[in-house]
Amino acid sequence: MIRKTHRKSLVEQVAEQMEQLIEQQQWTVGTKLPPEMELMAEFGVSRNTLREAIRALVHAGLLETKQGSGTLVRSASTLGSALERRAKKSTMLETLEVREALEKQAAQLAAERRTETDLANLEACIQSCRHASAHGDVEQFIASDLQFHKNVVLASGNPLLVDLYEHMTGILYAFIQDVLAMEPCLQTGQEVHLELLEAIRKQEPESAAWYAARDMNILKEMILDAREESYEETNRNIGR
Amino acid sequence: MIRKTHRKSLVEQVAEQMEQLIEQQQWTVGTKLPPEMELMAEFGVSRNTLREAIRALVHAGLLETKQGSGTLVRSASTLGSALERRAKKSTMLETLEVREALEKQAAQLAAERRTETDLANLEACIQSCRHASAHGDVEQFIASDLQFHKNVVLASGNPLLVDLYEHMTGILYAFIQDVLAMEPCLQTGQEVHLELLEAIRKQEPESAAWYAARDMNILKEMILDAREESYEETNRNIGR
DNA sequence: AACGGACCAATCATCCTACAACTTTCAGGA
DNA sequence: TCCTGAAAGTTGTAGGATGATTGGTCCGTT
Repeated sequence: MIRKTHRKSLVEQVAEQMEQLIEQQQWTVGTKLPPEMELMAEFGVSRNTLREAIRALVHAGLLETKQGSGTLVRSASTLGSALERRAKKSTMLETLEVREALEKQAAQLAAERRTETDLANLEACIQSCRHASAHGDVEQFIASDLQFHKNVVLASGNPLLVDLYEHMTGILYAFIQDVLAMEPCLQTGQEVHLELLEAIRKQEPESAAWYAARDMNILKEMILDAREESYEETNRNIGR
Repeated sequence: MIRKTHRKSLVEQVAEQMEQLIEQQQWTVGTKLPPEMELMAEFGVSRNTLREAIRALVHAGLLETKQGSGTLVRSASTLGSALERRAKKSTMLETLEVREALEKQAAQLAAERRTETDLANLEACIQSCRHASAHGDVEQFIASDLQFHKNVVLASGNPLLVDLYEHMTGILYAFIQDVLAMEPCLQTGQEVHLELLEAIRKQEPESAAWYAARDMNILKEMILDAREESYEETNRNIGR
């Protein structure tokens, strides 16, 4: 068969190879890449070509370069920075509503497909939440709370949903962290979590979605209460 | 105030400027960019720097270069190609479930916030659907059907949701197109659309979400029925 | 006049060299 | 020991040269 043309440019080929190395964990997050000279030899391309490939991945959020120091892997997925860039142009409420969409769907699917392992993981998170709450360990509480929600989404068995949810949560993390430190959520949130777990255990999708929505609304109200100052701050940060 | 360092490299600055030009529609989709020599002069950077910036945007899906011809604007948003790249690694069912998540949430929000204009638009789409269905105009029917769903999401008043929904729909478009051409959906789909519109008109969020889910499930079943052959084809396309 | 082919100019793709700016390392002196 | 500063390593930017592809022009043939 005759190949009409090299459909892909050299730069794209190199970028693709590097993306695969990252995806396949051969270059894990935090890894420092070999210097440009070595990569040139390894890929058999000139410095310009290699640099254009690297720059493409830097812009996509996969790599990070520091002059004089080197290049390192920043993230294993492109979605993160793309979503981040888009979310910065939106209000926090809009971002929260998208996260709510994902979480409700995830809860519903989790109720349909959850395994015994999923249930055990969720239970463990609730226990951890309760323990942290009783000891007033805010940091541990937040971690366990986030882990609970993540496990719900994981139980949905949809990796794409997991990815999107994780990134949306990451974007909102700074705010969530501040808000979750407040007192009341330590109580009400827990009860809803229990109800949600029960709905998932009993495989009642509608009910699970409802409790997920309930939990999100509690969080949404809290965040919106503290929105004024945080929102200003965000805008300032975005401004420059 | 003292500027510590040039936080951003020249390449990033140029890329950012070009992104703004695209975002602000000064460079609209399809526009041919000036040749590299002119851009070099305009931005005041060397050829390498400019090319690295261009390459970053090409990789992000915003630009497209053709040797010997020139560079043109391919898309106004980065999200599209990032989502596309991620979705290609997932099954169609997973993608459908994400789209379902967005659509249900959109229907719910639309029921809360819809304006009279939104209702009029939705009504017009349904009329158009009915007309096309009566005349057996499949192409027109599909267009109107997609437009109806898009208007539902638009009525949610959440631009981020709209963007994500649009891109997910775009990814699924090829399949949707094939499936919608089937007979039965011309009937059942219409009824559900009417019910959904009524729920939105009466501002009943839960009901609206339910009908949106119902509509998605009809589509989902149809697609999954025709999945075997389409799925194989997809894998072949993805393969190379 | 219409068609086809060779030529030519514009444009991007790749490569090369050189130097600047920044970081890290480490040897040498206080 | 601690500090300093020189040197090596690494990425950032610049400029030039050549190859490959495209699109159009012009000319000759039918």
